[in-house]
Amino acid sequence: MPELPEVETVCRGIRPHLQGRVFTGVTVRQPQLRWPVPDDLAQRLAGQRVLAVSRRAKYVLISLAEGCLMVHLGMSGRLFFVAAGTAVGKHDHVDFALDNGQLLRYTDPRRFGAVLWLEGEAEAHPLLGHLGPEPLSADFNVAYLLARAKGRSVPVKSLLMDGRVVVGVGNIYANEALYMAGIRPDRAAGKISRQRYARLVDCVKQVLTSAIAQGGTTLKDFVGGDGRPGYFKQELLVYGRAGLPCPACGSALREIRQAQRSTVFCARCQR
DNA sequence: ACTTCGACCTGTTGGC
DNA sequence: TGCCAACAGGTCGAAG
Repeated sequence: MPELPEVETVCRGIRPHLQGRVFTGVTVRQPQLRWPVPDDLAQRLAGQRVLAVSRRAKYVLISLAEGCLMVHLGMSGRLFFVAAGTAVGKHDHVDFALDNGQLLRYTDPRRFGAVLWLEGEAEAHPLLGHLGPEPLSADFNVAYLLARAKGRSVPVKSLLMDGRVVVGVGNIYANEALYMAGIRPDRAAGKISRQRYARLVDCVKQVLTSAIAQGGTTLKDFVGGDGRPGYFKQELLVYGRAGLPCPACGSALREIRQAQRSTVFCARCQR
């Protein structure tokens, strides 16, 4: 469900309802997520006011005076508000009670996500420390990407999806950005020119910015923090369109598998 | 240091 | 209609 635009959409959706609120309690029904939910989470959170809601890579960070709540949505996670007393579904693993009677609910059928507690500086956490730059920041630029690609034999798509290189770019937007940039996803990262990387950097920024503006991509059931779906699906050029005509040249889009993920591209437009 | 691959889970879809 | 394999938005960590 979530790549960067979807996580950003969730952040923007929940922020206005969360900022300034005080956590009054936590109910953990299923602590076995990607990592166990800390068993002292309730004590850590109770009585603390939310100072800020932000995002780093695909993590939602909810900052309090003492520490920080960190949530990852994995493949199928959702974070949204319900009124206290709302019926509990099979995959509603964690509820965070607030001082206004609302619950911030974490749901995740596949349980690839995580609910973690950070002490002190977020960037110092092992899960965040090794991460590359944000794709929409100035730190993600041609010179940087070229340097990271130098000498690498991995397919450029894998490079783009490697969080140590740049965060937030998942399978959908990697496919889209490479198509927009006219680069074959299976080309070795180290053998792509500076000029073409300049184009790729622009395309990554463009596709993410545009997807955020549309509220993300809803494939199945993604909804933002405000409960609305994302409208970027209608703008997808290649993802999910294998066998259909290339929007530019009309030849059938091809599908291959790279690192167990589906890759769709136009063999004519992407070189 | 770099690359590949299995692992973690459940739900949905498509083929026979 | 049923069954089973394959696949789905992520990413860590082990093995080569």
